[in-house]
Amino acid sequence: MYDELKYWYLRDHKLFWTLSMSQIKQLCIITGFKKANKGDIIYFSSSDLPRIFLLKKGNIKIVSIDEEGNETIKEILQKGDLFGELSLEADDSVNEYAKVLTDEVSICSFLLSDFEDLLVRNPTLALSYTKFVGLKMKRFKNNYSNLVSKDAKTRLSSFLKDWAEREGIQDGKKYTINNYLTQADIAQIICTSRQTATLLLNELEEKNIIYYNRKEIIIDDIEKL
Amino acid sequence: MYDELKYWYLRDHKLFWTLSMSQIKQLCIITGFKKANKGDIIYFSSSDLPRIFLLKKGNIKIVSIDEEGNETIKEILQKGDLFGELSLEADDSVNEYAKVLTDEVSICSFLLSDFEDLLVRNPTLALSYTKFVGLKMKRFKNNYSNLVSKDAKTRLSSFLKDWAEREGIQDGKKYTINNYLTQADIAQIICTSRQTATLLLNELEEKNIIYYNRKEIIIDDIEKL
DNA sequence: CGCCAAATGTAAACTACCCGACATTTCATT
DNA sequence: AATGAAATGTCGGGTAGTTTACATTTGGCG
Repeated sequence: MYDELKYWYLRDHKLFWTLSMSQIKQLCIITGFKKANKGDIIYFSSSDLPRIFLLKKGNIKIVSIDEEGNETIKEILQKGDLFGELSLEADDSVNEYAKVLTDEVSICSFLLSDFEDLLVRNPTLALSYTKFVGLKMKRFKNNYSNLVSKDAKTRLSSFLKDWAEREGIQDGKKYTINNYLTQADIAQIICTSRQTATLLLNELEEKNIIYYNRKEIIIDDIEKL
Repeated sequence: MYDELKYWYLRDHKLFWTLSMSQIKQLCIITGFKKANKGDIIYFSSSDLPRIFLLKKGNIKIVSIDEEGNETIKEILQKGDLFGELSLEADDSVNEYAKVLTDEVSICSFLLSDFEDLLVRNPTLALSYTKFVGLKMKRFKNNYSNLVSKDAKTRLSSFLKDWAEREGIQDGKKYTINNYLTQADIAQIICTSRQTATLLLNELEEKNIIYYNRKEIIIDDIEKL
């Protein structure tokens, strides 16, 4: 039924370019498929069997909760991103879930064990996958240093730049971002309070550097950020 | 000459357990070997050819410098740890170097390209390596959340606990750590100023929770931390 | 031993940011 | 159009932590 669909979903992901059709089919057989709507919560960390998920459409945020109940946004994911047990090791100690940010998302998933089998049988894929995980780590390290050495204003600017470059529609130096985040979300991402984020966003707007509303964010000249 | 030595150095690392003797020899042929002393700086990010390093003895810190000249300690490494281009991708954008903390360290290294060859030929090793990188990422994520939601005092306590458990000599609830870090180092690790670190350390000492001097740190009861 | 640089200790001024408390706006739903 | 909940805006008080600035201690080394 959906097999053809799933096939293409995996097929067009960079990571799987090296795989033959039959190898992808092998993974596809065990692929789960799921749709969800804005606001839905997808639990994955303590799910029955450890899985790897692939976000095919839409945006989600990965949120974790610590012992004291503090919510932290770990990542914002877009189309094509992988999440779940990326380190290939089930881990109960982290309490994470995904929350849907856009109107409609579609997600497919496969069992960790099946993915491992595939990796063992495809060394080139294994290598690409390792590089992929390594890249993710680098991005984390980078955020980390930003948090340490930059103030909230600078972190907001880098975040907006980053977001624009990853997802915005470019027109010269002008970028238009489809805004699916609330100011509270942005605040959590740049690790500050909601109030400070509001303040800084309005400040940027007063200086005519950005134009902000709930639907979109327009950056007139990205170099001014 | 050193071949036998190098062989064992790799052989006793968990990561290489799955390799046959001949496979290790293959990697060993191209292994570099190096000794260095306290205070020495080892550049590796922009070295001629990208390499992976294995710290065989002693401790080093990985430090990075950003555009403004801010130094940040990225990691403290102990015996057995790997560093260098772990993500298997050369990257000029990061400006990192290693600084030797203990009296004497020994390091061996091999070329990234040779390591990649080995990974492609040994899928099981590739899988272990991916898990290893994944684990490292998890540790980073964890530090990150600590930084976001905990205050300096708590971060110091977690750091000391962690350090004691990794390297300390245990005697019931008592731990003795060989202290090769200055208070300035500790401050950077827990992301605070040198003065605050001093203050907090002395506070812990006044409460008889730790005993601190330049040579060692003694934690009477790790549960009290 | 005596010198010097690095490490540690201490204090006061300052500040970016958090937190609580509210008002206002926006939007979906009936 | 009315209602309520979520999102946004705004203000001030409180504070953890930085910064500057200097004193004191320690240990390595000629």
